[in-house]
Amino acid sequence: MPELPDVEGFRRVLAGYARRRVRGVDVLDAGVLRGVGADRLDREVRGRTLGKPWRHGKWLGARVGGATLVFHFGMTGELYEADESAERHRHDRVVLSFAGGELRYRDQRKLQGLRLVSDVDRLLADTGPDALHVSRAEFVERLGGIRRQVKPALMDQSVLAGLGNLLADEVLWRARVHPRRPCADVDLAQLHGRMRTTLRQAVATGRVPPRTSWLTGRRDEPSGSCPRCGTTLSHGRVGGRHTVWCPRCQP
DNA sequence: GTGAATGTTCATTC
DNA sequence: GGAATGAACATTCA
Repeated sequence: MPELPDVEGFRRVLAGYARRRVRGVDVLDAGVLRGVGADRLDREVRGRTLGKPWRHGKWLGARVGGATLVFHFGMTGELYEADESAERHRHDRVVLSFAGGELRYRDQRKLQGLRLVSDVDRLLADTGPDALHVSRAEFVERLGGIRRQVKPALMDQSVLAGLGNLLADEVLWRARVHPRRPCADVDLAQLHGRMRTTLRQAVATGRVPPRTSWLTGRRDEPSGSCPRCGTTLSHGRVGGRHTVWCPRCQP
């Protein structure tokens, strides 16, 4: 699930708890903790107030005391709000409780997890600009300078932070660009515009809408058709990832 | 049993 | 050094 729009949705959930005191830290599965143990996490977070959360690409963080609590959601993570009386889910891994509610970090596959870092800049040192906020000029400069296929470049978090597999396909479909085309052969200014539009719409929904007017809504159909021209969509592997495109719209 | 899955990182090879 | 590929991580599902 989590790409930039999803994480933006999680940021809003977390923002609902900004400036509130963490009453308890419940680590149900320490397997999601990165670089911090359950004991230190509890010691440094419990009793402290959560700062205003920020999002950069697929990273989400909030200041707690002298450190920053950082979430990454991998392929299956989510952050949701629940009443403490509501039954916990099998994949809830860490729970932060507050007066009158709790935040649950749920993640089936545990590919990523929670960190408590003192230096956010160091954590994000190799991460590119956020895809939602990057200027056209910087976008063109960063992608124009590499000799790669456009889809893997868009998904490379050190080039641009926030796009995942589904969004990359969606953006390229809207821009009518074949995912294997080299960056050098792409109208990057136009691609930037399509990316912005796609992201703004998805962020407004809190995720990529599974509507059939989006490529994303058709990608799982065995022989889905292009929402624009009706041509049967092509499936293949680009940059090691399952990729869907319209052979007619995206030459 | 097998393969693949919305992500990241590391190793390997060209 | 850049770029592409494959494996690994852990778990579930078709």
